[in-house]
Amino acid sequence: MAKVTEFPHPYVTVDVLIFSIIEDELNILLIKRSNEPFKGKFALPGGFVAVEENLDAAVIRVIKTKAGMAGIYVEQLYSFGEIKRDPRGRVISIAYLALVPEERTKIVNDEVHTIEWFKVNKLPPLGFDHKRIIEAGFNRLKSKLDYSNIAVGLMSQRFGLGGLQRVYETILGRPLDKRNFRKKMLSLDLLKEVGESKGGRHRPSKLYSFESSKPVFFK
Amino acid sequence: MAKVTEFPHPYVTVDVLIFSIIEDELNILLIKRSNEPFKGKFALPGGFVAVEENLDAAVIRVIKTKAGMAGIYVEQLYSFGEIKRDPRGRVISIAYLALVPEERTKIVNDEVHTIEWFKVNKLPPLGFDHKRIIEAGFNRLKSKLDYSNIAVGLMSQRFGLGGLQRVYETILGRPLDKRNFRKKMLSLDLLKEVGESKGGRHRPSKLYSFESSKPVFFK
DNA sequence: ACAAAAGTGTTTCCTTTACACCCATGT
DNA sequence: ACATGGGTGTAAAGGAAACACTTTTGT
Repeated sequence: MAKVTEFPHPYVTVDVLIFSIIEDELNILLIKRSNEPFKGKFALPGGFVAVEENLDAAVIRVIKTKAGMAGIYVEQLYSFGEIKRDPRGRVISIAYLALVPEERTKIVNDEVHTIEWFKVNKLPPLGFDHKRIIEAGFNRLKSKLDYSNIAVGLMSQRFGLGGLQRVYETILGRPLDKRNFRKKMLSLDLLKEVGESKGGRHRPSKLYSFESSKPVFFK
Repeated sequence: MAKVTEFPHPYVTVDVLIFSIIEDELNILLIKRSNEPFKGKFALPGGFVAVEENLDAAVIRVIKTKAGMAGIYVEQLYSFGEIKRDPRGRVISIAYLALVPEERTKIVNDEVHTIEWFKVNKLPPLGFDHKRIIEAGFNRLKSKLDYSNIAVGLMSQRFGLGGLQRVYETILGRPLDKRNFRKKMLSLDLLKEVGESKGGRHRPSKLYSFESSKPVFFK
């Protein structure tokens, strides 16, 4: 098969928005840039896509090598391709949205990379067009809460309805009615009971897990 | 600013799904490939993204040069990046969904390009992974009908409610109740009256146009 | 006993659905 | 006159929203 005749063409990166709820606030994982451009500023973890690497594989690699995480929820967000979005040259970024439960948010920094969680409402100065990309991801997350079980990705394997409601309230930025929330969640038949919490400060709660860890669309 | 040190990297194309309703059927515009790979098969109109070309500009260029159209509704669909999706080498495709009103679906074929409308339910053999991409676009179109005014892109500037309902029914593949459809549409305050149809075979209908030609999300 | 989160039902409202007949026009 | 699509209202059902008190536990 005839190969493409070589000609100059854009580079492609994947950039990953890793969100988590930490202490009842929505956070995103950013990495401090140790090189120009935007040296010293924070940016999304990302990497160039290699010729022999699937997009999905590139995302998994970035999440592993830059954030030290694996096995988390990932979906494609959008592709950004303005000519001048990267001062180094023409770089098209395919952005992905990823979610990690709070219990897996510990980060280990070495001397090379500095990664840090930031509250989405208090972002530091960001390189590239990453502020805009984060806004797009935040909007996607908010709207998918309404019609899907995307929150799966933010919950540990067993959780109580109170904790699930706090996740919803944190992302949506408004309080929800407890009885209606429970009624809705239980009526969807997505949760199964898996025991009781122990050793909390208060009345123990029933614990649930999602029937399917894959995304489900409702209504 | 330091440029990217050159290294082999994927090519990027934009591929465009141009949909229209023609004679009460949903159609998509395909182009017969005159070169290998997949010579003689049909495929989506597409083109490589140049280094000095915004993604949006590339899409507009493809729609203009391959389909002879301009000024139509376009939105980004999804990016496809399997290693082996293009036999010529590593090519990442950023797919776009475009809509054109029936009145602007006339195509002019020259000797170089053969383009043709196909009913979405009767597609010819397709090259690449374009069958899968078309399915993704069709699903996007169906679901956006429910919660947005994406149908704007398929209507001429002035249209009757009957015609609008036929567009909805064609895409959704099921009949809708006339009274409920009208009630819903008019209650959204997206339409403004712009006169009456003349010279039809039957009772003249009120004509409407969309208040905003930009997409609106409802609910 | 009290502080804190868990748990539980009913009513109201609004949106969605189902459904049938007359009207205006061209032939 | 008839065939064809345009145009209209109301009732029933279902889902969403509002709302307050009791229970269980640890301290």
